[in-house]
Amino acid sequence: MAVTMADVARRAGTSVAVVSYVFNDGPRPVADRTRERVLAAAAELGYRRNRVAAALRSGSSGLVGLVLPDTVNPYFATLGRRLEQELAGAGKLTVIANSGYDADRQAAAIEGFLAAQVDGLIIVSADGAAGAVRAADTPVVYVHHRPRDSAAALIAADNETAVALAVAHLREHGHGRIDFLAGPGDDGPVATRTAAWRAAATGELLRCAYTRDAAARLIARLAAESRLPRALVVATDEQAVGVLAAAGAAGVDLPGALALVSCDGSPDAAFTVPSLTAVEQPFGELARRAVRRLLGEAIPDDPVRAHLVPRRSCGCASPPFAR
Amino acid sequence: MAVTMADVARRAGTSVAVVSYVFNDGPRPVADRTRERVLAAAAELGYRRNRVAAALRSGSSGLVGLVLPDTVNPYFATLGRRLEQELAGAGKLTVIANSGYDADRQAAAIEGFLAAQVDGLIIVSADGAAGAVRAADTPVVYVHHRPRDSAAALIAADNETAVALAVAHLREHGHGRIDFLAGPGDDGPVATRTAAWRAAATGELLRCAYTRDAAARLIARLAAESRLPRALVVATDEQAVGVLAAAGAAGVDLPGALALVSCDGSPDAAFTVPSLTAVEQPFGELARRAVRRLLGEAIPDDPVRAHLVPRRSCGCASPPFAR
DNA sequence: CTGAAAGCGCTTACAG
DNA sequence: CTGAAAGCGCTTACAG
Repeated sequence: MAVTMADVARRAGTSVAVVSYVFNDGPRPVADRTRERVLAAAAELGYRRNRVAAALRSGSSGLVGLVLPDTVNPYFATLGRRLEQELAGAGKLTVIANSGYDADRQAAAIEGFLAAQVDGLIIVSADGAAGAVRAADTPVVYVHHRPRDSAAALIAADNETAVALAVAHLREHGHGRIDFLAGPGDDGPVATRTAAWRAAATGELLRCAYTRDAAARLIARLAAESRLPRALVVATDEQAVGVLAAAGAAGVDLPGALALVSCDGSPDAAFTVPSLTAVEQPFGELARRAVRRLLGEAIPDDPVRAHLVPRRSCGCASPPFAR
Repeated sequence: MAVTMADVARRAGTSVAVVSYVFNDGPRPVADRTRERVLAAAAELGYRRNRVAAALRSGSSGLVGLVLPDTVNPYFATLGRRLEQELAGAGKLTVIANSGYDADRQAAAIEGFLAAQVDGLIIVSADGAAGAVRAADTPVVYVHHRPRDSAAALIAADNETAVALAVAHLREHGHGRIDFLAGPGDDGPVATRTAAWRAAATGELLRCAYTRDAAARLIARLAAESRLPRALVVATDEQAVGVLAAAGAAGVDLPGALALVSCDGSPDAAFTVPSLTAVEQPFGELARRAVRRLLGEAIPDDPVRAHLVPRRSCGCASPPFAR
C-alpha cells in the first residue's frame, strides 16, 4: 500500500489537514515546528502526494492536453518541446496526442483529454483537422491555426512579414521573378503566407501536400521537364527538405540554378545540403505566450515577429561549422 | 457544473451503480432495456466520464508516462510517436517529458508521473541519464538503454547485427578499411554497436557527442586536414546528418570520396543529400513490444532485427522519387 | 438483474 | 495555529 497523508499525520502527531497545508503551502498557516515534523515524517515514510485524489477534490488535475498533427515533423516537434518545457515550468504535466492531420483523431484525443480532466488544451491544428472544442470549463488555446467556428485564443507568428522578408531577400540576390510553393488548399496560416507572396512578388504558384515526399516528387518532375523555378519561396521546411532532396538527386545546382528560402526555420535547416535559408518562427515566444494565455495571463497583442536566417540555399555564404 | 453519473442515473430512473456497470461493461450484467435508457440519458445530458474519480477509486489512471531524451531528435520522435499510438490503441493516454539527456530532469519527470498515478512508465534513456526508478507498484519498461542498477524490462534492437550489416554492405562496395563514428563514451547501446564494429572491421574509431553539430565540426576539421575516412559507419542518424552537412559544405564527394552507412534509419534518411543508407531500427516492433510488456503481456525473447535500407550514401543507386 | 452504501486520498470551509 | 469532518465522482463488494 502506498503511504497516505493519514500515515504522515499519524507519524508527525498532527492531522491530515495540517499535512495538506504543509504540502500546498496553504490555505492555512502552519507553525514552523509543526511543518518540520510533517516534512520529516513524510521523508521517513517516503510519502508521495497522490495527485489524482487532489485533482478530484480540488478540480485541478495538473495536466494539460497537447494535440499535434505529427510529433515527428520537426516543426511541430520543436513547438511541442518548447510547449512541454513551458508547461513543466508552470507545474503542469503534458499529455500528448498525434492527430495525424485527421479531424476525427483530433476530436477523439480531445475527448480523452477532457475525460482526464485536463486543466487546459493546447491544439496545434493543421488545415482541415478542425472543429471547435466543446468544453465549457476548460480553457483552450490554438497555436498556428484556429478553426473558423472557434472563439478560442489563437497564437500565431506574423506570417505576412515572414513571407515579405523571404521575398525581399531573394530580390536582394537579384531575382525578379520569385515563385511560391504552397500547400494543397487555401486554408490556415499557409493561406496567409500565400496571400503575402501574391502581394509581394510575381511568379508561379506551385502546390503540393505538406510532406517531404510530395515536394520531392514535384521537383523531380519539374527538373525532368526543365521547368524548375529560378527562385522559390517554400511555405514549410518539410516541403523545403523535399525540394532539396529532389534537387540534390537530380544534380541541380543550388543556389546557382535554384535559389531557395523556406518559412519555418526548424532545427533541420542548418544541416541540409546546401544549408537552408529560412525565416525562422519564434518557437520559444510562441510557446511562452500560448502557455501564459492558457493559464489566464494577459499576453501582448502584437503578432510575434519572425526573422530571416541567411544560409547557403538563397545564395548567401553558409556559416562554417565552428571547430 | 459537469454532468455526473448521479445525474444520468436520475434521468434514466436507475442507480449510479448501474450507470457504472454500463460504462465499464461490468462487473455486473445490465438488462438491455436498462442499458439503452442509461445510454440515452447520458447522450441527452452530454455526460462525460470523470476519469480522475474513476482513477481514485479503481487505482488505474489510464495514463502512461513516457520519458524521452529529446522529442525533437527524429530517432526519439519516431519511437515516441509509435509508442503514443500503441498506447492510444490500448486505451492509455501518454504523458510526455523531455529529459534533455539529464539525470536530474529525468528523475524529476518520473517523480511527477508517479504522483500523477501513471499506470506505467516507459523510459527511453540515453547514456548517462540513468538511475533506476523507485516505484514498487508501477511497471517500468526501458527502451533502447537500461541503467545498470535496474532490474526492469529492456526492449532494444539487435545492435550487433545492425552494425554487422552495415560493415558487410560497405565491404561489398569494395571497402577494406571501415572507420566508425561512435559517441563520446562507452555506455549504452552505442557501446554495443562499437564492439560489434571492432569485431567486424579494421579502421579508426572516431568519437563525438550525439549531435549533428558535433559531427559536423568533427568532419569539417578532418576535411580541412585531409584526414577524412573513405568508408564510415556512423552510430546514429543524428551524427550522420551532421557528417553529410559538413561534407556537403566542404564539397566532399559522397559516396565517391566518403561512403557512409548509418545505424538508426529515422525518416530523415530518405531526404538527405545524398540520401542516407541506414540500418533501420524496427521502430514499430519496438513500440509494440514495449507497450505489450508494460501491460503485462509476454513478449518474444528474440532481439528485434534491424535491416539495411540501401540508398545513395554507401554507393548504391538512390531510389527515385515516384512521380 | 438492480441498488444502497462504503470508501479511494485528498482539500477546504468551519469550528475551536 | 490546529483538527474533525464533509465531500469531490466514481467503483465495487454486498445484499436483495
